[in-house]
Amino acid sequence: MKIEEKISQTVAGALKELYNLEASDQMIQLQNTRKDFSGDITLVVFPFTRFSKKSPEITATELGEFLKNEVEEVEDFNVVKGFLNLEINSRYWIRNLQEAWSEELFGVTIPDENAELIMVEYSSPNTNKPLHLGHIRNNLLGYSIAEILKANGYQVVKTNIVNDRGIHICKSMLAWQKWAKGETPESAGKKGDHFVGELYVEFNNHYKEEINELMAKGLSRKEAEEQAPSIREARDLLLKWENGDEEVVKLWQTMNNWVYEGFDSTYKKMGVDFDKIYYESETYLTGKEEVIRGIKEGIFEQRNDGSVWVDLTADGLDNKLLLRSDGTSVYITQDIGTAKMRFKDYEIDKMIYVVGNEQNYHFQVLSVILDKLGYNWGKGLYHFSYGMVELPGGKMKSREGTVVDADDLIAEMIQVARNMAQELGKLDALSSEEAERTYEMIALGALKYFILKVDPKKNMLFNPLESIDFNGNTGPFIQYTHARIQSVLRKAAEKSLSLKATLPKFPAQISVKEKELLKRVAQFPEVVKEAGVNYSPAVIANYCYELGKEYNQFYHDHPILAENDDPTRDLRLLLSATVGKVIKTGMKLLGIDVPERM
RNA sequence: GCCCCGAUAGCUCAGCUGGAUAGAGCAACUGCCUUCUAAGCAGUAGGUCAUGGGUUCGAAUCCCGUUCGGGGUACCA
Repeated sequence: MKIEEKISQTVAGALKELYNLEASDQMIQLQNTRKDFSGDITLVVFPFTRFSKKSPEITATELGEFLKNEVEEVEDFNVVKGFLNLEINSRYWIRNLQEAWSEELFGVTIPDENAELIMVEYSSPNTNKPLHLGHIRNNLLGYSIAEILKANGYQVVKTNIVNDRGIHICKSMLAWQKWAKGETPESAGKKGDHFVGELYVEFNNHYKEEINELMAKGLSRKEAEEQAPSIREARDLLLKWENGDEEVVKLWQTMNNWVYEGFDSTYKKMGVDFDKIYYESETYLTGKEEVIRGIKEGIFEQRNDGSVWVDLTADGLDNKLLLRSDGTSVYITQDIGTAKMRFKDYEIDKMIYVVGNEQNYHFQVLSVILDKLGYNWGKGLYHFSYGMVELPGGKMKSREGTVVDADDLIAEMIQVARNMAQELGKLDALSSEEAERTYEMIALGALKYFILKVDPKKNMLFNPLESIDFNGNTGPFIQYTHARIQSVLRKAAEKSLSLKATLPKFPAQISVKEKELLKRVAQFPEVVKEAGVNYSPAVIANYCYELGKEYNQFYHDHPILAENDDPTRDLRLLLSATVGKVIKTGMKLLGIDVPERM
């Protein structure tokens, strides 16, 4: 049994015996003792003073005496105001450490076949432009949360819905037809997604000019946007696509494939992957069918102009368009179809959508609509709503060219990591491939940690002028700590200090600082659980930093491999190895690799 | 207009379901590479937790008002 539980139960017994109080779990508040006070676990006694009818100090002392007698691990206690600080004996913490080390997957629960199946949708790109920093946040969060859920014992299917259909890709197609002169990514020497993205920008530039010209002729902006030749031609393409025009469909396939090649390389670089990919072109018809079924069943309403609507005012929402008057589908139509297909393909217990908070309303609507269509899982869908990445000037806008391109950013970070490592002469001993691999690990570690350490729900700021740090509270700091630990373990092995052999010999007392570290390590399983419950990689990121920092602070000037110092040295060695293991596990849940040396 | 979210050090962020003196990193300044990796360690300085009320033994945390910022809001995705 965990010590907290044991204390909690004993306190409940004490309250009954001493003050005749049936205390609820809520009343018994245990917390880690603050660093500035001595003790390990603190009980807050204020809530009991009403019943003890004694001062907080006396109440705390009485409870302290009781615990000291009843719980063998409680060695001593002290009282500060209404806080009862309990000191837990070293043996308990050392036993904890030994367990942590001997458990193959400390803190991680492996899902069995009966575990709940959760589908996590993330990434979900449009195929008309390359990925930018906003997508990076999405991808990293999606991947990490999937890993965290797995570590909490769920089966997880990672999925991606590619928005490969619609007016946006037609715009790029039109630009290619008109201005590309038969160029391909290969002939242009460009990554496929960037190639297509540039065509999209080119379309928009022409489109903008046309709008200005028409407005100069006296049309309103809305009329001009509607009547510009470019947009008409793009719509025409969309119509041809929907009618299966052979040439158009072929071009569509070709251009999408260019983009996919580009995306794949970016995904690979980021280290994210998917178990199942859906394409909007394959799901939107299902969505339409569902909407039509909804009309027949009287859930939705078709207006005179042919558009289809759903009235959600009874659910506190508005009226929502489901099909345009020309019969084409909108965003939510596709989500309905995709949801249906997914639940047909997998026995999903829970569906999680990793999508930005600008779509909070959309997912409220989707949830209600799916419920109305008779899917009992509609109500239970979870929108993992994350904040936007902002630039100092405000939101990233592709139209204004203020996006931070994913590939550029990653390449730049690798370059910085390389320069820095070479300057420090860090990896001179490694082969150039190994060194290159390590630079990437460090660069990606910095980027991923930078993104994942902040609360997913909140907007975050990225300043392109101040490149992402490699010092301080960063991924590389944690990687560095891990690398140092590995170095210590290598040196220990050279001295034939085997970890297993040292297990039984431990000192009776350990230093306060080391106990802090032991306690921190023991906390790891709870941290993983908390991250799972709150869908927050940030919880793990911040934990890894705290752990690494405490380790560095203590062992920076306390030798681990001191001679003639057996029991203490063995403990330090075991503690180091365990900290290394926990860091590696934690970072893996963030999708961050840790190098053996750096 | 209506709905949702946010505001903590110069900057970027932590602060768990209310608990002890508000926590890191960056930037600035001071020390430390004959000691297991200096991507590090030790230290100095920096705060009216936007603001005004309320709840309570106790509020950065919960409730209400105000200001500022962000997002959404019926044929974009």
